[in-house]
Amino acid sequence: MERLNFQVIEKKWQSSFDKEKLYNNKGSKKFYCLEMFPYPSGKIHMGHVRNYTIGDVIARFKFMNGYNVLHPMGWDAFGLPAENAAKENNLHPKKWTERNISEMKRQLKLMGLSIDWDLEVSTCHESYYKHQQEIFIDFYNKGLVKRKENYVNWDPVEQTVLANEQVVNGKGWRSGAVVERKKLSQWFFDISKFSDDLLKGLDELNNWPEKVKIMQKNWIGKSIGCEINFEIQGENKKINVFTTRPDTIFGASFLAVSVDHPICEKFLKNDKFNSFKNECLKVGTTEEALANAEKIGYDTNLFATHPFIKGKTIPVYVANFILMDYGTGAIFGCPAHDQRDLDFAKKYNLEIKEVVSDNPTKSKNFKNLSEAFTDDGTLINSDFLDGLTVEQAKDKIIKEIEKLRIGKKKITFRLKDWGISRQRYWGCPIPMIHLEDGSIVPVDKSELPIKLPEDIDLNQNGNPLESHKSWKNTVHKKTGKSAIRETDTLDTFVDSSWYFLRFCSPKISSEPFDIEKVNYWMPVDQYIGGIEHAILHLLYSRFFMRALKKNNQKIKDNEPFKGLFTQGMVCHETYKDQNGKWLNPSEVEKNSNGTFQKISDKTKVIVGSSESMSKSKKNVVDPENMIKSYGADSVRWFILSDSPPEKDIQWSNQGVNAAHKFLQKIYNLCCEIKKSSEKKNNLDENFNLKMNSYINKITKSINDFNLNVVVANVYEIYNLFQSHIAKEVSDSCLKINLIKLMKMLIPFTPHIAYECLEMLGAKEIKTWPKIDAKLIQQEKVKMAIQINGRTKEVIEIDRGVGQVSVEKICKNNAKVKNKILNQPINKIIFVKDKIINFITK
RNA sequence: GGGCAAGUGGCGGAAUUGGUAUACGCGCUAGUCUUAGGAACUAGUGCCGCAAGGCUUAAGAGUUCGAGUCUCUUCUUGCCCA
Repeated sequence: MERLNFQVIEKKWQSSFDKEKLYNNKGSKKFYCLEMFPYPSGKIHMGHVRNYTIGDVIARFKFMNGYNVLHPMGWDAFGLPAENAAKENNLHPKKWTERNISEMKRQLKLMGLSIDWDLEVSTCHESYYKHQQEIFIDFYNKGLVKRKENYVNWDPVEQTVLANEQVVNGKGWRSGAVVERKKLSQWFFDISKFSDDLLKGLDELNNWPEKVKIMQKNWIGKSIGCEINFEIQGENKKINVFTTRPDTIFGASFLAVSVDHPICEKFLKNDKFNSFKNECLKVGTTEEALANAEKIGYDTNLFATHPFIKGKTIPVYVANFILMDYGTGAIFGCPAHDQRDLDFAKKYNLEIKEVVSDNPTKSKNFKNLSEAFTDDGTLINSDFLDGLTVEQAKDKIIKEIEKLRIGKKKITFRLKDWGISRQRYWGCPIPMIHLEDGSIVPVDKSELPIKLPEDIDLNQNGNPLESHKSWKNTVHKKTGKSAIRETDTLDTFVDSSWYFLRFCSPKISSEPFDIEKVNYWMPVDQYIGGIEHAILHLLYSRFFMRALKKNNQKIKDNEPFKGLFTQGMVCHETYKDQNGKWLNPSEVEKNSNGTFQKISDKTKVIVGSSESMSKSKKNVVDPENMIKSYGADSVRWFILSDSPPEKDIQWSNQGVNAAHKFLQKIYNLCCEIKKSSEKKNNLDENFNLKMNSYINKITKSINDFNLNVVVANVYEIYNLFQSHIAKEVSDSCLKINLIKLMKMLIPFTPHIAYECLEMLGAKEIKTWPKIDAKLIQQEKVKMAIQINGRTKEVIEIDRGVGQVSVEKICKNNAKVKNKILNQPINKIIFVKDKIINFITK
């Protein structure tokens, strides 16, 4: 037995992968294979390994099938962790990021990926963000950029804006201070302009997981409703209310408006109102926070006239659960049929009138019920709407409202404008300047890139750009007047919204991308990444394509990603010691009795559930260590083998060890068959037939992303070789088929595959093994013989044998003949190549 | 609370989409071997039964010659939205 020296062969073949170009297949069909580029956090993790292994399988497979393949890689290099690391380690974000990139690039190369590193881009390089600033200015000129006031999470101790994920239980993650809402003037992309188009576009995306499309659909949240103007008594004012349930208008018992609603201006001098407003600001900005917060209101003592019930007036409240940026910032409350309204009405002792019922003969007393009735039903107590369904009533009341000219049908979207301002240093500077007269204008394109200054002090609170005087103070090129730079930087989601376009022509400096190249390579044929990006990143990228197209008519695609695949997470068991401290798997060993103990002091270890690998729970294994111990091919093989790629996978050392052992066996098989001597035989045909069938199965499985099934099939092929090796199959037959097997392994375990192909003297290794359709027809099929639907025997027959012949075979079959011949057969069900079923009943 | 998935041996999971349930791997059991290795090889491994045979895809019902797959009810778990 020859020992496989994976360290040697991996090194040997990796240097050739470095030079490998998959896009040298000019003239054939293109295939753009893209995996979500990583954030350079320091080291690669198993999630990357899984993502990039799956992508590499697809890229190599498509290349072998004759496609011209684009398979690039880059770095999502701006972002908050660099600033945090800078504070902790006193290392500049740029240095920290660059160091991480070179480390992670080295690690990725150890995996043997077929990446074309000539195309590498990094979003923190001037050569990248220069073009992003250009795009920003283009969008601005097209009216796709807005500036408006918006609430942010404000940490009063650090005097800084926090991202949503930095708010933990309503407190700043670092300072622990209670986070406040603060209004800031911010930049927005007008993504909501495209709401309907983004929604409609989903229908074309046939190669996207249904799950992701549904999530996007919900996120965009199209709802058909209606605006209604309510007259305010004693004031010459109206409140315009938005509702998705106009059918419940006869149950309206109050109006609720946002604290920012114009009607509130008159209360701004009122202490009681202001303290109420401050109460509202204490609640976070997320929908969840708003939903969980106690519903509170401020009674304005104003009254609105009910538009359909003569003489009825309803009170107007300011309520904390109404937001100015959804709908019109005002609603009418119908407590019986909306949970929030019911909670609110009970608290302030407001009327609760039932207007929709699932049982109109029996009225409900909602004062005693904790849940509002929000299902479909029949309208009651609603004048001309009585007896209608909710859907019918909506139609009718909207028509009525429009007829009376007191409102109109309105379609609204949940999707809000995309806030892109970040009060951060390590991001792409927004290329705008503030003039002394208060106007804000873009910088001249000739001044791009607006570079990030490097001499900054990160140890003070707030945004360092804010306090960098020489950077901040500038002049307006056109007028020569002094101006102040915008100190906000762009959300990093902007960086990742067009990187796939840059990859098509990463070196071009005159423009963000070469339109010819973009129109050749785009859309991305297969995009692969984590489900966590199902909404924002993918939606923003879809928006960008549309916005860019608006700016450049030559762009042909609307959708950036034709195919999407979302892989599952990598999980590992969790371990805690006696004191409840998390332990890394490397600190733990298995006892002879099956329990776990700490290696250092042999104390008992508590084994917890398997969860996705995370630093906080310490249940991570380091890919580089694994590659060092078992080899890149073994790690790749294992991560593809155990679970379907879209599901979570449980990392196990036993599993990767098994993968390693198998590859060793494959290697041995190649050594053995290379050496063996020639002998002639007649079982070759059968062997070829079986192998052909496997090639067919494996090809199909890869196209369907059933990569774990491919692994199982390869094990079966190995077993097939083992069972034939000593038998009467010729060596040349074995060798020809072994070469086919090793070619199929190239996408999965490239190093060992190439090594074995070289050893076997294979000449042509660039193309995927061909499937012989004729051989598939020649395969024998297994047919089940059933009696009353229960399988009694399985026979092997030629494909396409007719019913009469099969019946004859059954009547001669030792196992079933008595059962068939000794009782009356009422019916025979025959399905060609599958089953024959004798019914005796 | 709403929406969407999913539930198959001790474990990860197959099943050509209504036609042999448990492929393949891990683990386990017994044995062989000795370059004692992260071995390798052979046999076995859903449950009951000596066997013939019977039972089995979360639970229950239904459609069907035939259901893991389709329909309904219930339970459980996961994800997203609230």
